Amino acid sequence: MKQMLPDRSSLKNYGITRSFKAGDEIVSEDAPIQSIPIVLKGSLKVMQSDDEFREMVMYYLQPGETCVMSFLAALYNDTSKVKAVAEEDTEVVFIQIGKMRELMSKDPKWLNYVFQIYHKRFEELLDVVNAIAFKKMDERLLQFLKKKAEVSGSKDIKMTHEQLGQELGTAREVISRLLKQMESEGLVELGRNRITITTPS
Amino acid sequence: MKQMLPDRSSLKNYGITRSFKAGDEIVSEDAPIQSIPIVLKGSLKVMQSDDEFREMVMYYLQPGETCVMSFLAALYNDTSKVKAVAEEDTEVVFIQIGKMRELMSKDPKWLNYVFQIYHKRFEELLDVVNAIAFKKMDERLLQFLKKKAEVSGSKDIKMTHEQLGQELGTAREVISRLLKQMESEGLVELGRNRITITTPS
DNA sequence: TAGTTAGTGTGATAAATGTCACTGAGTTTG
DNA sequence: CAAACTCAGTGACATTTATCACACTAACTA
Repeated sequence: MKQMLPDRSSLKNYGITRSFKAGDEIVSEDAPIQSIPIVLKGSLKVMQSDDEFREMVMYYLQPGETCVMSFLAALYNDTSKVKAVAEEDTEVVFIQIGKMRELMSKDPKWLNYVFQIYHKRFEELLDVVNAIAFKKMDERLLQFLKKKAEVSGSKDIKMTHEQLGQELGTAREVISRLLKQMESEGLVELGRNRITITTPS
Repeated sequence: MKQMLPDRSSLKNYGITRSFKAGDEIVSEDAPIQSIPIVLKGSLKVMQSDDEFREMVMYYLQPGETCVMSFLAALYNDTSKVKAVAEEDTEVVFIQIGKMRELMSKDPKWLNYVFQIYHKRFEELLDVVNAIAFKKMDERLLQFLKKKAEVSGSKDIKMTHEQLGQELGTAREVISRLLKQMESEGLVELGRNRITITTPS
């Protein structure tokens, strides 16, 4: 089930397009929301953070996808409960919530699109809950790496242990140790700033 | 923001009403879904379970609320990823997904209702993630007890430590110990099958 | 190329939670 | 009322993850 965003080519006409560099913050926590971001190019990661420093990634947004949290927050004049950061250089179109309402009521395709995104996000959130509730770090890490590899289309993952720790909500040392163990089990190959998945699958 | 389900009184006309006893399973994991449950009386808890035995409560459904997971699953001919169990004696009306589509397209109030429920559920799910990701058991337990007390309108909570463990995804012994500690701190008072919150707030 | 820095490896130890084993107290039931 | 059962309390110990400390090395930079 691919996103069937209606007339994606004309998307830019509905709102303001902005570009972001890798690492830029697109939506901040507790920020009031009036416009819905839809990713055109690149990707975003949406995360929740601790009161202190720790963070936890909820899901990623690919081109054609929108952030349901923003959508709901805008619909009810609420603030964002999450933070969105550009993973890579990213282009985003912001559509006013009013415009969005209009599009949805006029064109059932838009409504359908929104529901589809909801569906996807809910499932991902459930997966996250499942993972942090029931799985141990080693399994979560492996799962994360595989997913990352799948999304990027490469078995080489260019991330530091520190970054991995952030994504999974744990400390760097934990990641280092687990990776070392995975290496000794032949699951991965390690390099500076690089992890290569060697599993046949 | 209260649920503004349109004409709740005539809800029964749109589907089949069924009654459940406390503990009955209303939606099973991996079951295909064609009808959306809306709670009329009583309450449900929606949870996700481990491959083995452990469970984790996602949220509760009060009268007038529907299960978004079921809704999405039905919309996309998917199976339920969660389990719903009656907390108390409960009455539920099941509305066929086709009927639901019809209602939503005819009456914007229905659409609005669905979005509201989404909003609420998403926020609750985020809270769950936040709790299990960043909080320790003692805090989660206290939070749970307070919420439970608030919902039921009584400072007396009639649950066993075993049940609490299930809800929070941990072992009975852990709950027992934490409760004992909370008792010694004067936060609660313990009895068989009963926990009384003594905090002034 | 020498020095600096970011990233990694690893031991020691603490804290939180999970698991096992068993005791005893309160409730229910024959 | 006695037996059976459910629930709670608790010690002992294992496991997982967090934290601190520090050594080491690849990569960058002056």
